[in-house]
Amino acid sequence: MSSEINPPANDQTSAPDEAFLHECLYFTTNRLSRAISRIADDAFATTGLAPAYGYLIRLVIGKPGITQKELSEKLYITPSTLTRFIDKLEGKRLVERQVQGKTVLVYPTDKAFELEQPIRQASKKLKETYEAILGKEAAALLTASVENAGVQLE
Amino acid sequence: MSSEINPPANDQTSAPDEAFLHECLYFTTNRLSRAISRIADDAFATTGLAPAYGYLIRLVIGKPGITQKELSEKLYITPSTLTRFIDKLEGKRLVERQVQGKTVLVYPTDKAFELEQPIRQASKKLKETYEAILGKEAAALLTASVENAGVQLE
DNA sequence: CATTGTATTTTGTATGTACAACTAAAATAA
DNA sequence: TTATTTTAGTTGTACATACAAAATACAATG
Repeated sequence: MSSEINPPANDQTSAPDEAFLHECLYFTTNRLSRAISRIADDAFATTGLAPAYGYLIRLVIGKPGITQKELSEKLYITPSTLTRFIDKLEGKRLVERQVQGKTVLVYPTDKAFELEQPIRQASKKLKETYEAILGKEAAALLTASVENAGVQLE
Repeated sequence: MSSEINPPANDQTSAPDEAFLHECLYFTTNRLSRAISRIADDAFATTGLAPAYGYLIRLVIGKPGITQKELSEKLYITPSTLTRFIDKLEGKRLVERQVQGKTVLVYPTDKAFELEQPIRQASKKLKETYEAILGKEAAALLTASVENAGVQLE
């Protein structure tokens, strides 16, 4: 048992070195992602939808007949994931597919329009919740940095 | 550009308003999380492990006999998720469980020690990769903000 | 000591997500 | 026009992750 590389003196009582976790963007981002997802789930509970579906529906309402390709690009999820999402929303009669050659156009149903306001409400509540904790200013800054990093790393 | 709330005129040809996505911390964080996870997967490919397992092993090596509870707290994942992770690592003979009453102590195997350096190497490569894209300084700032937000939102 | 409560882990089940392989349609080249 | 390549979407499979409920063990107290 050689000890060539001796990490900072580790007296049994203190925690071992965990800096490598907190200095790692992969780790901290996933942690934040889980935390904010919990908050988002709560905020969207009233809509009966997971937050991701709420955003999808907003896009479909914003552009009825939008293709799945466009949706997957805007949401930054893969086409296969999008297929499953649309399957689910179709099952709930919230959207309809219209096959057009090799592409699929997605349309909102009346039921989707009924959900529009509740979804907006939930989005607002979500934002208010994290702004209350982080501060409005800080939240905006963080969101911009995270957005920017996402763009660059993609 | 003093733009408070002014939904840009929506002439049919341009994209519908998607600001709500890019201004939302939930959305941007999940997007970043997917992007950085892809990079991390690549960096860790040489180890034969997903990045999360690499970090887990580092913690176990840092404190042989660490309990599952401690691990789940340090990694911010739920106990049930941790159980599955340990199951998998045990299956690969990288850790061993030692039941101690109602708790479970986790120990690294020799095989785990052999992986220690490759894992460190992969972590390093991961960091270098995103630092090369974001800039060292910017990456550090972002990581700190994200870490901080994660702490506050938990 | 028996009961009742509490903490740790596991298991069943469900969801989000991806990749690879596949199908079908459209576009392009020969 | 036919053959080839590219594009859009789907399906099979796998993994990370969570929650709720069950199993287990320990602790406290009457």
